[in-house]
Amino acid sequence: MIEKNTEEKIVQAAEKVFIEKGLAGARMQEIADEAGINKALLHYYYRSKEKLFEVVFKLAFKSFVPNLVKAFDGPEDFFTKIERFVETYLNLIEKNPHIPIFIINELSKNPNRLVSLISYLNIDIQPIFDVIEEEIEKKTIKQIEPQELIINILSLCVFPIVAKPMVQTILFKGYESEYNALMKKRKSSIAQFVISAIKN
Amino acid sequence: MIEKNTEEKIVQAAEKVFIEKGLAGARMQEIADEAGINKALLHYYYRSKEKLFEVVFKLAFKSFVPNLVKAFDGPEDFFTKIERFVETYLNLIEKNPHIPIFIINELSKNPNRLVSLISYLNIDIQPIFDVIEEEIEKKTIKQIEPQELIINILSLCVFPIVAKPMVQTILFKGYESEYNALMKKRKSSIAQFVISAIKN
DNA sequence: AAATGGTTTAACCAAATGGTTAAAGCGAAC
DNA sequence: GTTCGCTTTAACCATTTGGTTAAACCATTT
Repeated sequence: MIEKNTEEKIVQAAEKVFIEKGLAGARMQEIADEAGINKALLHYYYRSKEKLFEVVFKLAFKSFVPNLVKAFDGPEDFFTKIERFVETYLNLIEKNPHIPIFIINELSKNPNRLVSLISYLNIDIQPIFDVIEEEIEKKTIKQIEPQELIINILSLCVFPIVAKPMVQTILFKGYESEYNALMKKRKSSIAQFVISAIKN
Repeated sequence: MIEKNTEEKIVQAAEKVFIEKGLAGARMQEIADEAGINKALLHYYYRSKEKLFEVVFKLAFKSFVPNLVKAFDGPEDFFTKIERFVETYLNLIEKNPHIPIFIINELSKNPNRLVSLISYLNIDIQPIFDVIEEEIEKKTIKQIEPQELIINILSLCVFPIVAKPMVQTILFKGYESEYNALMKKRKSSIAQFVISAIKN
């Protein structure tokens, strides 16, 4: 175990606690304990809970949303792009399964957090819109609003992960192995589903 | 304004506050204020925050999940069933847009809540599985695991609502009217998307 | 009209919580 | 080795929070 510096330890501990418990449910004492430091030291580095939370939220958001845009460019065939995007994104979520719901939930409780983030990250999805519209013009895919296609792909990727407890319990009688098996299969089947839906 | 009895007022106030703020973010004092009563009276009716929360959570869950199953039986054609299901479900969500994320979030923080609920509600999705498998045998739709089809339909319905702030901000430059327009359109387009994807 | 019993309230309590203070540690510069 | 300045800690503080208590209220019964 390498000794990390205090600031690093704090951010990592804060990520763990905030993502697990949310802003309202997290406790500064728990973050301090998790980081192996004094609560006063925590406040020495980050003046308030809100400030520390903003750092964690920004990191979580950055790790998910901009990658989403990048995963969609590249030189390949449009359908291959969709396949690659789904696989890349599902792998990303698999590694951090609690981040999507963390972002969604905190944003639903305070949508204002977005305004400062978007201007700072300046996300440009126009290129993705262009690619989709091009395919529609080429008649390789059916007429669909670019936004709607993106929403559909994201829905299919993200929802089954954030709703895992319900899906696993109700649809798989509680068996995690069966849930996991389907999730593995979906790395390819989501793209096939989408392609079947839009192919001309 | 009709005078409701105290218990009713409490549950309604608790629903509002818990669904808006979550278990950790809600305050018993706020619920009492919202109900127009004393905090001691709140504890007179519901011994603890957790007990009151369980009542609210059960109500929210009941209003969503069992209706989901019911919305899928009926005598019509399978594709019509999908169309009707999506429209029914989207209308339900439209009326209570914060409930899905409330359920998803509280369940992700404490999946244990489900075990007591499922035995009490005894939800049986087998009929839906049967209908889907029948269609596959009749070759009206492509081979797909029933669970996966259900997940796909639910994903397309629920995700855009729970992720509204992100979708609206990133995909629609913040314009709620454009977001709303797409959501309205989706009451029919989701079903078309799904049908195109599975039709043989 | 007095007793009864469920309902409602003001006042209170202990624990938890975010945050502060003042002093102690401690490595680098002189 | 003493000073300087950043880092770390123990002790502390004010407020918030879930929950309790004892008394007041009030409609019904007798």
